[in-house]
Amino acid sequence: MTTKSTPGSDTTARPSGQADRSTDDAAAPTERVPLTRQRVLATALRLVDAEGLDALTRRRLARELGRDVMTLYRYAPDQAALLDGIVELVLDELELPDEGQDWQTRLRRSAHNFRRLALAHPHVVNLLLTRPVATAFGLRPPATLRPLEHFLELLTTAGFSAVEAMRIHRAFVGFLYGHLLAELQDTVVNPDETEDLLRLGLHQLPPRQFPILRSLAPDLADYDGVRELDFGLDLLLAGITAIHPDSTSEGKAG
Amino acid sequence: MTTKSTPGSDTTARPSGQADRSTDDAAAPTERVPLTRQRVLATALRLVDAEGLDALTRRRLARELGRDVMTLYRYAPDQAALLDGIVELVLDELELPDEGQDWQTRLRRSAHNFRRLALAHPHVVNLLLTRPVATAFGLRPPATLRPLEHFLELLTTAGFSAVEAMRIHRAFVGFLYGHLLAELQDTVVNPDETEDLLRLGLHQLPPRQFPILRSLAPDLADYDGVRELDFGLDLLLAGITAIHPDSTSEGKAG
DNA sequence: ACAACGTATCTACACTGTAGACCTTAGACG
DNA sequence: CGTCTAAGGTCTACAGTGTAGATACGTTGT
Repeated sequence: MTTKSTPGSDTTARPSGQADRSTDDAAAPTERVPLTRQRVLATALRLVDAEGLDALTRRRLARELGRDVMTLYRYAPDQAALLDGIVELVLDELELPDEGQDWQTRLRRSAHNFRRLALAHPHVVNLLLTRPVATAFGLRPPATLRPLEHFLELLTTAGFSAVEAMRIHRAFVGFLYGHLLAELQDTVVNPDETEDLLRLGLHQLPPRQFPILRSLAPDLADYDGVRELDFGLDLLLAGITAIHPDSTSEGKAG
Repeated sequence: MTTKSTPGSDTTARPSGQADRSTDDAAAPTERVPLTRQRVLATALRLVDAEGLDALTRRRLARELGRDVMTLYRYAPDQAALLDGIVELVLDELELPDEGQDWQTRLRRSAHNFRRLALAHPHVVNLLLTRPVATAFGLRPPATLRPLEHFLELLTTAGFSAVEAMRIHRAFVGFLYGHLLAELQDTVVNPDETEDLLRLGLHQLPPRQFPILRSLAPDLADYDGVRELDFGLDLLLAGITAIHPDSTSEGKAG
């Protein structure tokens, strides 16, 4: 082996008789849809949802689509584009809360919508949080930015300035991300164990150094995502309401 | 260093590691430091800090240490362990605010400390946020949990219940993470441009769909991380203070 | 001296993303 | 009808990845 391939040397006519699939079956066009970008990304998303991020390799994705590996490069010029496409696709699913309610409940619903979406695609969450960091606003696909603009509009309509709205958005989304990271965390170590401390593996922590964390075992055991999210939202909304233009009667401490 | 295919030709001639200018201690080849786990991780961290996460490959890391690739497996049995080790190392640098002040300013300092640490290792932030998700509390290295326990102690000492403290921690850390993701984001697209809209690339967004975001160009341009962080902390602390045991009948703004 | 043992290295392998050349097909145009 | 063009699809090849298994090395205990 190890023949160094001199460029452009051997030109062997290759019959390519590999017929693993009946190509002459032109009467059945069901499998021969022209493979659009949407379809590639949708399949990638399905794959990630089903088997995790590591399962998303180009060869695997190509097999899933019944096409050659290199075909995919037409629809996602490199790996980053593929990941960004998945993010785009998922964010497109996000339903924005409709109008007709006060801004606090709209923010609440917004958060819960996002949470539900994230839980529906847990393996994509890491992408959702980290991919946009590498891309400036102006270069992101508009579908990715629609939730942001919606948020800004919601708050400015409520009376906040655009700058305030942007800052609130950062705090809001930040909290949301953090909540999801916490919620998606694997906490259970020994599922069969009945004692909370043992089930969560907290017994391995030195009692002297982690008394409080260990004492929280029962509370960590009956974690309720919705309740936790609402608690955090209470905090944030209280803070936001405090600087709301309509609450000027109370005065703002410097 | 040209890659060759013929196996076993010019090996065995390497009595001491090639003095390839190891960064830490570039001196006599007799220096046979036994290559502890600390040193491996420290080198990995330095590598990531200098060239980003993608530069961290085992071969590269081995070269950096002047050792064989397989040696590293003794100190980090697989890639995940290597990444977790880096997280551990970075979190070990985090200085926890000392006592002697009210809990609000301690929380504030805590956040700023973390921010400073993250900015010192921007390429590790993604790891910092996402790695722990895969590991249950009980299985994490204690160094990773010390900040958490410290936080819990801080808040319980301030009068909160342990459960409240845990929830506040989630909201707090969540916001902090989100803030960092926002701050580390690449915003500038055309550094030479003088007009904010163009420099941030926001001109590429359809004006009809993104009026507010586009109008924020000047504000996004003079982003100040400390100021932004403090704004978010204001929000959160206002909310937290509102549920503080001592503020039972007093009300929050005053 | 010998054996034992932790450490370090070599070789090999399966798998990854991707470049570049090649083939196939559909339509445009004479 | 035949030919041209271009986009879509495929093949082969290659450099680079993490890692298993066997092998060499260096120190130490007896």
